[in-house]
Amino acid sequence: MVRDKPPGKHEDTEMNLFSEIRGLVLDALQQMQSEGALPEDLNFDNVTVEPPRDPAHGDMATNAAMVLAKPANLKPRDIAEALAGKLAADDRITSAEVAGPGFLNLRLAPSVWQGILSAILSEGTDYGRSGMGQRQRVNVEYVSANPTGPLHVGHTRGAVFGDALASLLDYAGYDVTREYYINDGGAQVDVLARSAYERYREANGLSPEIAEGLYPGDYLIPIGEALKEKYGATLLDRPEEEWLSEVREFATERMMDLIREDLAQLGVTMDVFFSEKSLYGTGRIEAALAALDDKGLIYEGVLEPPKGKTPEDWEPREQTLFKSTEHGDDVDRPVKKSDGSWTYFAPDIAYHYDKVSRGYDALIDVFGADHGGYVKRMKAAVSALSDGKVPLDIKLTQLVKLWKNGEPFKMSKRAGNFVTLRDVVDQVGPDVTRFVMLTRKNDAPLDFDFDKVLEQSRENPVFYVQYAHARVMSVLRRAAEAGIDADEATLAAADLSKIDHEAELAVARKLTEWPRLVEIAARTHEPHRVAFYLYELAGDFHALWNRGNDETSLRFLQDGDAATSQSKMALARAVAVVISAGLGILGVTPAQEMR
RNA sequence: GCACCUGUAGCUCAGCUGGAUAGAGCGCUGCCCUCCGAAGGCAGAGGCCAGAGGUUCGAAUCCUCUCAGGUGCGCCA
Repeated sequence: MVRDKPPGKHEDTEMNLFSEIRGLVLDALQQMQSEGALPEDLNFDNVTVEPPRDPAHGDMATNAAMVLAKPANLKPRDIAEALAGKLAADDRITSAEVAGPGFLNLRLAPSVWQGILSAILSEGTDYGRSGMGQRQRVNVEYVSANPTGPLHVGHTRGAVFGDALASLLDYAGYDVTREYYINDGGAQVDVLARSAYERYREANGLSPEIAEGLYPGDYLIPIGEALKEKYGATLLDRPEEEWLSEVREFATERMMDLIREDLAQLGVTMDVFFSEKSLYGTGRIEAALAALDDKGLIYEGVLEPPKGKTPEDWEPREQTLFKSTEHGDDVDRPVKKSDGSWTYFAPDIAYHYDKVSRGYDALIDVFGADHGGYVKRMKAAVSALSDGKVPLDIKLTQLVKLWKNGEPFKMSKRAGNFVTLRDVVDQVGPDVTRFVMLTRKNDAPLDFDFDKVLEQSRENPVFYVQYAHARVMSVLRRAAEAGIDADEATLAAADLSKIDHEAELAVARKLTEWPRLVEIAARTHEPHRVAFYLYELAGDFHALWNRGNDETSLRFLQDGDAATSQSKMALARAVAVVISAGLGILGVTPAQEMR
């Protein structure tokens, strides 16, 4: 089976074998309708074609008979048997058996598996690309750390998660923008400026006064020196009003440079850096709130104190409120402080208004779990601003617990009281960092053990997956040494009829799940599924590899038999291609060899 | 008090818009290296899917309630 479409340009999801077979099932069902074996008005939406839980059941299973039994007023087994008859007529299906409560188990012809392998080899890492996104524009906002210091471990997880999610969506056919919101408009950048000013004083030979609440980290020392270089002693002994805004701007820019470098270390590149400050004094916050006001969602009112936990200094107070309860929030939220200035929520509304105005079809925000309380109001805002047309999904990333030598690891030389992204990447490298950060669901806490992640064992999924890829590369190198042609084109054309052992077919089956997995992961916004899939695929591959120790006929290289070697290498290479594609989504470089 | 997240093997965790006998790693027991890298593999033991109801052909998955842990709850971002 040779694909005549250029890679990466699929308009639909026909590459997903499961969708293809589902189409076959639906055709058969419609045929049954036209023959009067099934009623006309049936909804097939719930009909699925999935891998069976137990491979012994077959290659695929459909629930069609069970789903349709009730609306059709027929017995599941009767439907299943009729359906089986139809499906068996297709030459892609070698058997269709009714089992259990009405499952229909299907076995596919060897030529189908071989076709998949050929497709993988001819398409390379584009095998698995999906058209499900239909080029819809999605904005993924992540990291968005305050520009007050280097990125720490928590940011690292958010950065990796957001970046992998963005890549995943791109792979699934969406048009993705990676975006970072710079919180450079609030009080924290004033604190940054004051902290930097102390370091500036220090650079001028004075002793710094790092008061409580200022940022104590060493990373500000070079900023102080740079300030001295630029301003000499001219800012010393002057009132804050005279230097604050200049120092703030200078320090903020330097911090963003630092953050950009941190991200680059991790292999993360943003498309857009959006400045909160740009919303102030430009009428943009006012415009966003006016938009809400036009919908009758802004009013002056007094909030009830939270029940059960009333703050000490609670006083009823009239504020400008956003009627977020109209859009699913629990209470209405203030957008102005009592002194008339904006709350932090106001610029966030304006920012999301801007995103909506830029025409995105969907928005995703990646926040730390400590911002969980912010989710409903943000969704309410976007819902209101877009008249419910633009969905906002907010993904929360849980804490990362660091371990080293069996104990919690907390201190950083660079930043004082927190461990930075650099601390992590310097020690284990970007590939390991990225993979490990995706070995848990985003909303589950993650243990990151510096010793374990560098260990070379099955316990360490990074290694295990890389090892599988390296093994394939090793075989291909040996083939070359033996004078056997093993390039993609040759292997894609290899006679694959010899790939028929159960252990080999298990690997092939796993490979066919890849496009389907991509779509599931993209739909659920869960890139960790890719990491887990790769681990499973690597496991199937290692199992096959090891069987070659006992059964020489399962080895990839068959002495003196170039043709058989090539067909087996086609399978091996296909594994490497899919691993490579998956790691590409995670932002991890596949290993050519393990040293 | 309310909201959100979590609760699955001794431990750490997967589990597909509801599918068949709930999976993996570690640990435990027993095997497999003259053989493409044993940094691996095979087999076994180990479960009231926190608990109780409900929805239906079918629930770890959806709904309700209870219990336990985490996070958050108007002039901090």
